[in-house]
Amino acid sequence: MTKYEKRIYEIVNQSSSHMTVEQIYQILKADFPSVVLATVYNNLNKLYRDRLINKISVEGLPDRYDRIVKHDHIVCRNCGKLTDIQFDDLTDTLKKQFGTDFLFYDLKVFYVCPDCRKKLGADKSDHRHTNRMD
Amino acid sequence: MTKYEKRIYEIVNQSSSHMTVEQIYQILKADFPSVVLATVYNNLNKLYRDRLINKISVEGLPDRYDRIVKHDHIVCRNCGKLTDIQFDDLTDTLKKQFGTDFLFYDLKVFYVCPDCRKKLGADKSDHRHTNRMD
DNA sequence: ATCCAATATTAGAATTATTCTAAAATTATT
DNA sequence: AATAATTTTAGAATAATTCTAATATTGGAT
Repeated sequence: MTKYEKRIYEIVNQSSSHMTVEQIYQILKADFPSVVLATVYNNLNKLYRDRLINKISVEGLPDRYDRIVKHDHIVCRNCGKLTDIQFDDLTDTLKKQFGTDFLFYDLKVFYVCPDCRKKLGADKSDHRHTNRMD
Repeated sequence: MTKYEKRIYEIVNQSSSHMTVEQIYQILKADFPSVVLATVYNNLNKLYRDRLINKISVEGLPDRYDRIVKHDHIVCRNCGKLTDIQFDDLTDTLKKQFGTDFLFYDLKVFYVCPDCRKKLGADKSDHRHTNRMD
């Protein structure tokens, strides 16, 4: 592991996780001012390939990186804020249904976070960014 | 509804759905050779905003569009092929857990499709595109 | 320690997906 | 028909990401 890879791994594993490439780049620059964005991409891709970190993709938002811990995510449809949640493990059920070629699953729950609820007021009709109501 | 919007809506609702912007654009050009890519984006965004179609985002793959029907998706981690699946409805459980601000959820199941399984052979160690094993 | 090979980093170009802008065209309204 | 509103167009602009080729660094083997 190179110094960059090591530091990037640390950053992603910090509590204030769920960071974008750009955010990781900014933090890394504090330690290594000469580092280049491509290096961040290279190392994130490598860490991700080697399954040392996770990548979280939400439609309409830039990808974020996460430490490897079994949990799902809840995403505010208004502001995009992403929070870890603990929900029933569906692995066994899915394995039963989809057989041995099942790999893993990705569950994202969409809601309006408390902050946005306040801002939006009692009116629950604002779903500007909502994409799927079924 | 303009002719473009109407036709794009039709295309997305066809059986061979799950199409990318580019694929939709190509089909639309068969009917309207002079149409421009921006028009496809405009209309897809409009249809999506108005919730007449769904958008499917999978990490590493271009967005695809889908008709509005309640179902989840299973995605081959090797070739990206996307197929509709019917899985237990989690809405009630999620509502109970996350309250009235719950909007909807997104469940994607990742696996190796039969075609890729054949190609990859009995060796189940190839997970080139796998991103999350937890 | 020195040389070599392998790997990583850099800078910048290239690509891809998408949005934006302002003008032109189309459609709807009075 | 005149006006207003909306849509389309062309192309520029942006954002995210990958690629390329040169350079630098690192880790063995001698």
